[in-house]
Amino acid sequence: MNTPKPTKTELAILNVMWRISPATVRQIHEELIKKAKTSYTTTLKMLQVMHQKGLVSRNSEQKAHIYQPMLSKKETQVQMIDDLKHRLFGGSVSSLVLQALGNNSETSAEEIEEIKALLEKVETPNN
Amino acid sequence: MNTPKPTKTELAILNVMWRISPATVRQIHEELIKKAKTSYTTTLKMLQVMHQKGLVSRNSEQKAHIYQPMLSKKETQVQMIDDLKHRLFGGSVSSLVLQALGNNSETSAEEIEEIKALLEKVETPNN
DNA sequence: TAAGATATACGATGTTATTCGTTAATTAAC
DNA sequence: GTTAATTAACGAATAACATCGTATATCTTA
Repeated sequence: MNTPKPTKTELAILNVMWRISPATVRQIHEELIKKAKTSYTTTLKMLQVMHQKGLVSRNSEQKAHIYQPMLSKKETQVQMIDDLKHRLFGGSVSSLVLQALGNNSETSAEEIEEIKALLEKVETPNN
Repeated sequence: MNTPKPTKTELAILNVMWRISPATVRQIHEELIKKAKTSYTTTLKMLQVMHQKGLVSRNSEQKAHIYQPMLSKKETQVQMIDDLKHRLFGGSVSSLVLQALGNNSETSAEEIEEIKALLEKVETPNN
């Protein structure tokens, strides 16, 4: 069974966890409320559900359980881009990339160079 | 009030509509069942909901109403990339693009050239 | 060790999404 | 014009998601 795609709220929690985990519910909650108003038990319940879904792991040795994401941020990014790619871009990466770059002027020169460098690698797949 | 982000099922319907609309519920449904099993009234209900949400427009002059997406495929692509960008990539386009291109070897040479060409334009924003 | 603080567990409730059957209206065919 | 077929409308059932209050267990400390 694969780990499911996180929902909107689950993703907000994961974003916190990728920064500060392993962490307790309390720690995660304190970070979370900086961005959105929510109650402690909601955060707790979400983490319990996420654990049940396999999105996070849990260490219950201490009274305050320690949670951690099952997938890294990078892995989740790959997973969700892949999902969007299939559902809206007919499975084409380049179509997605073109659309992402179009209508966008805030990309810095260094970032563009980075992308170009990566393109060279993709172009000559000698690995 | 902006048009909301389409849900999974709504997106499947929109994908059909971008190909064959303007179209009746019947026409959309016939296309839809080629990919997924669903009943006519479900498709109808979905379109009614989507109309109510402002995702599609409707012409009721004939008995069989004619539906059409409010946003083009391109506009929706931009919208959804933007959403993903903010929720998972800290708002950074290049981070998203780098992740999309990494771990990917199926991109064709022409597509890479296309992306490069676009990068040149982005690099020198003299328009 | 009793009181207070802090934690988990659990269930109720509300909301949104999805599916589909039934009914009523309109159109087409005979 | 009556019957068939086609359609829209509506509401109900189900599932997934999200929120939070209450109960209970555990730890701290005075």
